[in-house]
Amino acid sequence: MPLNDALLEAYHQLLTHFGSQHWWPADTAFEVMIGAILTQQSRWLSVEESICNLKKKGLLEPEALANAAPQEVEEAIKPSGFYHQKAARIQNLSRYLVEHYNGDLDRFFGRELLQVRNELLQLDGVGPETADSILLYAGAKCVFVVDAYTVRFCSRFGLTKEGRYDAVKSFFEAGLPRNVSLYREFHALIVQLGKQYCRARPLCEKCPLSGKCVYGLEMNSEKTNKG
DNA sequence: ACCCAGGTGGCCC
DNA sequence: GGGCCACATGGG
Repeated sequence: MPLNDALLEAYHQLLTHFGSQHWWPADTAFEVMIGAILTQQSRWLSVEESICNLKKKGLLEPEALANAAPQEVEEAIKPSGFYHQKAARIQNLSRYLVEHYNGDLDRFFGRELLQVRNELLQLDGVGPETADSILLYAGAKCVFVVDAYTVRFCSRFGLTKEGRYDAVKSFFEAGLPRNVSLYREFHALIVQLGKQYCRARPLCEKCPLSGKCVYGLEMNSEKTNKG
């Protein structure tokens, strides 16, 4: 089976099994951006709590967050960890948006993709994954997001030789139709799959992709090609 | 008590 | 380029 078809079939299997994940859960693009930094290396439930705290303080807008007292921001986001770093980073991001775009995210995203991406990457605390999450879920740009689950997914199913971020990203982007909703849903489903089944070794039998795996590969051992 | 979580940046070689 | 490490809280 051609790889493109296999990838899409995997997507449909996951969608059928788990249902739509409705990512990213947020009211505004700005909320997505803040959440993207807060969720780094921490549970989404904790992030929701932090987001909720920020909301209650009226700090979930670029200008308000930019001008808030650092201590107040730290207090609000404590549940999601690394609060000292992350507070500085989300305030820095807010300041940047206010100073350069008057806090208008449509203006920020309404330019060429690579330019927006490079600007994001220059911000403290925004690496490739966070930048791409923001582009896909806040900016509705057609960019596939690669996270630890995605790399694990690929190495589990022997999809890519290389575990490098850009290699995995290109693999998905080359094998899928360019469709923002598809990219959003697929990434969310991979995370869901990883959370529920694919951390255990050997691969849990209940994994929706096991047994009749569309790739026809043995999956009883995890490959170690940097994943 | 230990391990992990929707990473990133800094350092070292 | 790769391999560690700190960053910090909260849940299993």
